[in-house]
Amino acid sequence: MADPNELREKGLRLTPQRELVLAAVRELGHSTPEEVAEKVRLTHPGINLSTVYRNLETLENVGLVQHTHLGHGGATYHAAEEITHLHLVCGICGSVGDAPIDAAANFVNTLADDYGFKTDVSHFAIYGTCATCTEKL
Amino acid sequence: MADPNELREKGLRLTPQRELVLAAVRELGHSTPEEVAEKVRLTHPGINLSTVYRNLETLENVGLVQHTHLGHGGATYHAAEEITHLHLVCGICGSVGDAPIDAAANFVNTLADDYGFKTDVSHFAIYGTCATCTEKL
DNA sequence: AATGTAATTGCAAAAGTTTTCAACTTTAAC
DNA sequence: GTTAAAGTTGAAAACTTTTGCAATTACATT
Repeated sequence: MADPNELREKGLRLTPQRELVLAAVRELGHSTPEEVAEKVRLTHPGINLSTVYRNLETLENVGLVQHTHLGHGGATYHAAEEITHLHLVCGICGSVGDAPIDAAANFVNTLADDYGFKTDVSHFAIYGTCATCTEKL
Repeated sequence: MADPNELREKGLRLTPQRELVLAAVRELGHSTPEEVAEKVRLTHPGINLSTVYRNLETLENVGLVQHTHLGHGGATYHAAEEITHLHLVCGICGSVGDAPIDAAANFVNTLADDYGFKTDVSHFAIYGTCATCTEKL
């Protein structure tokens, strides 16, 4: 269960729905809005999907969750503290591999130093070909 | 008007709709699917929106266009230029800055060496905050 | 505890995107 | 030119996400 003070500190109202959404995102790791909704429904069966969407956005606005787009289509959400890895998306099989954020540290610093660009690592979905699909070629 | 040989070379059928979609993306720069559709309708009023979506995806699959997500919600599409630079997409103002591909060379090599992941640089849209928006904060 | 305000919710509708399917079209082979 | 195969389209349906609105609720003030 999410800590109520976290939400209050961010200036947010404490509603059971909101707490459950945050807790679900934290528990699920990467999750689509529908997956979050399913999780929340275990405790709060009547929650409306639009409430889930809205709370995901609200929580993102205050920095408690973040979303990424892996390939086409919808967003996936994860807890903001969990930015520990990059997303390596295989364009062939669709698998999503991990690489530690440190792997991009030099690159990110270069962009900041040379171009004044602050990289948002949470959006850092990298497309390519995974090791498995590379072997099959 | 898009060059027919480009599409043929990519193994795609030459349909007027497809050519118009590609030409529209190129002419508009960054554009939503709806904007592309409007542009195409000037020449081909009966085109179906699902055809636009599908062609955008098809063209992306063969590398002629790319999509990005600016913040929440829908994708915007732009023409894929020659791979001479990386795209630095600002999540605040939507501007797309450039950085030379070389800036990512070490990073890409790391991914290949350590994770067996071949990065597709043409999909390498990097999200963050540009220098101008950073100053305003 | 009562009151008032603003945030939040549920619900329905709207908007955006994807999928299905029959018909059509492009293209290659002859 | 004809035929056949496979790709593509339009239209409708399905799915996903967002928006509008009235009702409800959290919270601050008294």
